[in-house]
Amino acid sequence: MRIATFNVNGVNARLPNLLRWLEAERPDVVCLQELKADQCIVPLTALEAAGYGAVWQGQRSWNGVAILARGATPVLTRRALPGDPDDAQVRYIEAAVNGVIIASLYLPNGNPRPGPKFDYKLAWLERLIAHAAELMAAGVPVVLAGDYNVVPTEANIYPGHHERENALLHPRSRSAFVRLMDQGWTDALRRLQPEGPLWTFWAYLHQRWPNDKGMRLDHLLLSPDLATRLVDAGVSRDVRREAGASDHAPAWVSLGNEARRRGRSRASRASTSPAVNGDLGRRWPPRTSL
DNA sequence: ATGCCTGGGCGCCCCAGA
Repeated sequence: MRIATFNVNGVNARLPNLLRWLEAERPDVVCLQELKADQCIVPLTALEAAGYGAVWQGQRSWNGVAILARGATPVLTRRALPGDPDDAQVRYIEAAVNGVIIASLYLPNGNPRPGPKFDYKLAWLERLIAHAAELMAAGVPVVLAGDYNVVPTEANIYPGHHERENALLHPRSRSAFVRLMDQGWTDALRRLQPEGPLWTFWAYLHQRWPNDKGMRLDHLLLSPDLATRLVDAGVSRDVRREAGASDHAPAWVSLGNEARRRGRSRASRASTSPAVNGDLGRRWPPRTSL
């Protein structure tokens, strides 16, 4: 089961790129963020023609999240993050696919800081921590996937940056992320590639992509039972290279079958020791050089 | 303090993004 997360930065503007990627990589589950489209203008027909069922929560101009499933329709479990009924921003949706709870989340950016936007980010993080604790306590298989707008450590941003005042790097954003992780979630990409660049975002400005000056903002957090099934993970950098690309690239995980009691799964046998120093883009999807 | 780029809308300029 391959699960991907992709901040598309406008689902209608990005539709050709999105469809090309879906056709090329055929992920089983896709979490989308920044639809930037009202509920009624999300291109459901095109997504269905590509073989995907969807649940989504649109919003005019900004935000908006979706979950797609290949050959199935996700079963909606939540269309908002609990904890603030007055929150008008659409940044969370949750659904069950194949017995796994999938969350597609778009954490607030938080800039400029200090100010109300940073306060909103920290409050949203607290609500996420509270809801994640409930999911963890329920003992069900969960993937918390999306654009966290948090660079967890200095190893997750290009060297020599001048972003110290950025809300994405702020100690309070990072400490909240650590408290979330301390519940027992596994950061899938860093589990398989503990060191080295693993960017998922390159700003449109300042030639960031040609210079490979990126940061890691998009994360897939796995509940403990799913972490034991983790076979592979990576970033589809090719998608960022295309004409008309989003400023984010998809990140993805591959989970083996749950039948560990019958021995190693087929997916596990097919993979050669991915635990450390793996070239994460190599096996799936095919990766070419920058 | 601002533009650099990109998408969307109260659209031909502005806001937000990260």
